[in-house]
Amino acid sequence: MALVVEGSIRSRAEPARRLAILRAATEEFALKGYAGARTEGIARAAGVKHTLLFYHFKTKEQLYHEVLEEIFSTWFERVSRALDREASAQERLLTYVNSYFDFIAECPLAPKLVQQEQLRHQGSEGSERLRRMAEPYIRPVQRKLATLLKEGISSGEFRDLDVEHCIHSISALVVFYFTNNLAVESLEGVDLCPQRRIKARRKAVLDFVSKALFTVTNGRGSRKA
Amino acid sequence: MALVVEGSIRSRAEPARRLAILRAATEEFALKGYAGARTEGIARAAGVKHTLLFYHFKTKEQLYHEVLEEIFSTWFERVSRALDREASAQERLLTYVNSYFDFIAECPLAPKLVQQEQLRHQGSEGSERLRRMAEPYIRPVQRKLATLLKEGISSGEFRDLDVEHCIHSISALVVFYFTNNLAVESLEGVDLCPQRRIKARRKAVLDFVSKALFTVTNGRGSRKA
DNA sequence: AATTATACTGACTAGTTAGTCAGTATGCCA
DNA sequence: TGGCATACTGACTAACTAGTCAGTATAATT
Repeated sequence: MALVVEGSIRSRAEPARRLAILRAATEEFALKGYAGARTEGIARAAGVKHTLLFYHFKTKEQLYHEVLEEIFSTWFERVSRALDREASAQERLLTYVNSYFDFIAECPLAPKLVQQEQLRHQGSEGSERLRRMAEPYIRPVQRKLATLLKEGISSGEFRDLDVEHCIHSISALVVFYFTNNLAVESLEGVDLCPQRRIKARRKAVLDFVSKALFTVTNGRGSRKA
Repeated sequence: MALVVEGSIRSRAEPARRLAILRAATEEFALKGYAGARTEGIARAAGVKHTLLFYHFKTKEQLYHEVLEEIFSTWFERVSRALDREASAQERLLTYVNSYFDFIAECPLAPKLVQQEQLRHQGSEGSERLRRMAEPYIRPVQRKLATLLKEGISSGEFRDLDVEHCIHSISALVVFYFTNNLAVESLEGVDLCPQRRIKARRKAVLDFVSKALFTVTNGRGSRKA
């Protein structure tokens, strides 16, 4: 029927411009939100004609969906790899936090986009879009993490704390810094080199989590392998 | 000149409908973001005619500004009071976290709105609107907190950690839970009574912060006076 | 050489949305 | 009684914006 239906099963190689649109859309949506994003703006940024968007992606909504899908699947792949390793609970947790942090630091647009979507999702309606991300991506990671934490607690590596809230807290520490540019700028000034900032933030997060969670800190919390 | 200039110096009592519009606008902006919010929707929710918005608030932008202003000033007043108390660093910090948490839990629309604004603020332009909130509200609190943390560190009450990142981390732990409904719902289920959830979250935050920050935990971290 | 699928474009439009403006209703003070 | 400020409204509009559609260009397939 339609030329582009499912977004993954496509006959030939993806046209370069289709990809360019996806890139541009990621930025536009992340910076302005779904409602604030302009299809014209995306087209301009991608260097294509406006109507090409509707050729490749039937609607603005569909384009947005593919952007979200890409972000979640990349995130999922990366943090899952960390959680599935064979190692002690403490080591796996540190690897997880590092992977999560790496992903966010490399794609700072991702948390901005997801965060905006979460906020939009409030209210009675509830965005079906996000709920569709929860089942395949968010839930499995949450489950793995919960198991990991419980293991660590019963082995005595972790303090005995509320597992679910610990999961929220870890996400909070990793993500919040990257969505809160105003507070960050106003505290650290704009001049500080981003590379340096991010390194300091990683250290602070690992340190904070380690101290809050581990019964014994073996010094690897603050340093990356 | 204009009837409504500064938002605080006004000749008579505020007309009830003006307030109704402000309330409705807070919700609409928080749930849909600035771009997604509809002035018509706000009017309908407030039970007034559409054009009354432009009578009381010259533009959508101005209405938005007053909403933001109210949120920040309320927040500022409440957390400042906590930080200005006479008490040990540890006690003041716990009071601060509690006040901050109380504010967010009572007005969950506030973090949603501020968070969306922060995200919109990204990019080269930089929202002047938020920057105007930074000087009178955000900066002073950050400064007081920094002083407090330094005091606690030199008195030996707190571990020796990065003060600036600690400030970010505390905000993260307090706020993130309330802006991340999807992750929360998907982890805890929608059925759990909000009152119960919030209580559990407060406990988890105080516990996490205490363990990460304090050299000696005196048991008051998990319980509220 | 004809057919077909894919990539792409220009001109247009229907629906929305912030904002205007001229005017009405009401109460208050002189 | 007249004037003036405040609160409010109905009818309208300019600008924007997602999306349509008919058609062109190109390369591969038959």
